[in-house]
Amino acid sequence: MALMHSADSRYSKPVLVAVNNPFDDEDGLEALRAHPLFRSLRPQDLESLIQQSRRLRLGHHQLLYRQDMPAHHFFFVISGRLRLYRLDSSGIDRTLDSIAPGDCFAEVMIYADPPRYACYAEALKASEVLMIPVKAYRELLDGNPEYAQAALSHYAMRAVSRFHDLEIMTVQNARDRLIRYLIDLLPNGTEQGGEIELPLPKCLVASRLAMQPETFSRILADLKANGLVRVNRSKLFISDPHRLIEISQ
Amino acid sequence: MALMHSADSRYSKPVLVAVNNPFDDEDGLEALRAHPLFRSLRPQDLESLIQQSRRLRLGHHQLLYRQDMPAHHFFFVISGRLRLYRLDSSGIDRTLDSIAPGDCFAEVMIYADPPRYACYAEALKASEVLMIPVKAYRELLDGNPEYAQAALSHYAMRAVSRFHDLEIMTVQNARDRLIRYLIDLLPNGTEQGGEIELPLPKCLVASRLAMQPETFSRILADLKANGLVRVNRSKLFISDPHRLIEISQ
DNA sequence: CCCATCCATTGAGCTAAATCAAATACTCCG
DNA sequence: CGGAGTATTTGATTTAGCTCAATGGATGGG
Repeated sequence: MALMHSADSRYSKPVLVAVNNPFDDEDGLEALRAHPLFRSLRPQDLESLIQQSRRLRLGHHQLLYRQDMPAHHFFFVISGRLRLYRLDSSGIDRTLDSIAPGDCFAEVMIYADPPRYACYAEALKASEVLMIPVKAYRELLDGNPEYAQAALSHYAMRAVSRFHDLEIMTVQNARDRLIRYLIDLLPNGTEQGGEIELPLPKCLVASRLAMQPETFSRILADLKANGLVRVNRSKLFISDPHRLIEISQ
Repeated sequence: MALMHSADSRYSKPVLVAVNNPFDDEDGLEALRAHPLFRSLRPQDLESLIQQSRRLRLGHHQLLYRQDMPAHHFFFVISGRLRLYRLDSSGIDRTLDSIAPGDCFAEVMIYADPPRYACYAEALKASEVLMIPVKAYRELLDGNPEYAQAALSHYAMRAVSRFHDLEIMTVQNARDRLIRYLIDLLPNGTEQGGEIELPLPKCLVASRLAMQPETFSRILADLKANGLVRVNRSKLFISDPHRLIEISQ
């Protein structure tokens, strides 16, 4: 489904809105300290980085940045949820990723040249993000080579993860792509079943998997009818992942 | 098209075959020195890394490594061409990337834990690769933090590039995916036309783009009939990229 | 240089998925 | 709490792309 952004009033809001500068409160910063890009920083370096950053409050459906905009910041999600997407010339909206609290995004911009955002980012619901100047993090790394290790490991993992996303997308039929996507959401891999929560509304999962919302709905209904998943809103229960995989040939 | 690997004799050859240890000859090592992962290394460090590496000669269609194999090495392509692919349980072969001389691959394994290859790698024709111990490169970086900069930049670029690949795959119809793929192969972007060479045989480009070889062939024939591309074997000439993009809506 | 094998193309038919349409069900907001 | 605007589901129809099949073309190994 194409969302007609240019005609949609919510997208004409200013891109960056509510700003809270002080960092007195601690919620969400626990997670920041735990993130691979930050956890090995000495407390005073982390403090300095935070001082140079700003906390943004984003409303439901609010746009954070636009594709091709110069990228001077990257982001850490404190709360809420965002998605990354692209628009093509005909206005078709293609979802590429969803971002949860505790994740960083656009962090590859730290080493991009020229630094321009590769996609749009919008809040899927009310969210808070930390807006970190690319320059500040980069200077920290340049001045403290011992920090590089963690960043390298993070970037390598990111590359692997994108490679894996690509792998799913080379699956040629919609049903099998969806099944692989669901399996990947299972916390324990295929070892045992479990409940998973779709990280995006169903119509955006469909977009992420290059299919129509109707197709997504029909496939899920079919899996449900065959007792392979139980569905409750955006929560799915998969009792037997191995059977799902067999079904997908 | 599914290649039935398990029944195909060429895949039962030993995985690693011809080995040349000495590095007297200089061909291909120019390119190694130019690669982002190596060009900032001091000569003696590069020399030491090469000493710990081995040069492999791979025959046409020879397998270099298998998916899930423990990954103790990463690779630099001296000559020839390789592809990365995955096999699923039903034996369907899905091409994920092609690798040209001067490129590195499986280099994310340097920071993977546990290090296991995420896919198969095979030579598309007679090729030579440098097999570099992950441990050796990692020790070099750990001991020389000033080297991290280049590696970080390389990994960030790799992540961006995979993200871009993913973006193409979220395009929902085969024709437009193919057009986007071709546009990306143009050396000067969309600014002007030019000749491009498919980095893979047509049937594998098809696999990479999640379509059947027949579909690929028909789409290309149609683009040709409309004067949008001229085709000569694996070489394509695109005179007007903008018109191609318009066609893809 | 020749042959076997794989690759590419084309045709015919079929099926999965897109499209169009319409009826609920949610959700957020006032 | 109620209503507007989305999101989701389901049905009917169309179509893009898959499958099967057969032929000609390239190529690399002997």
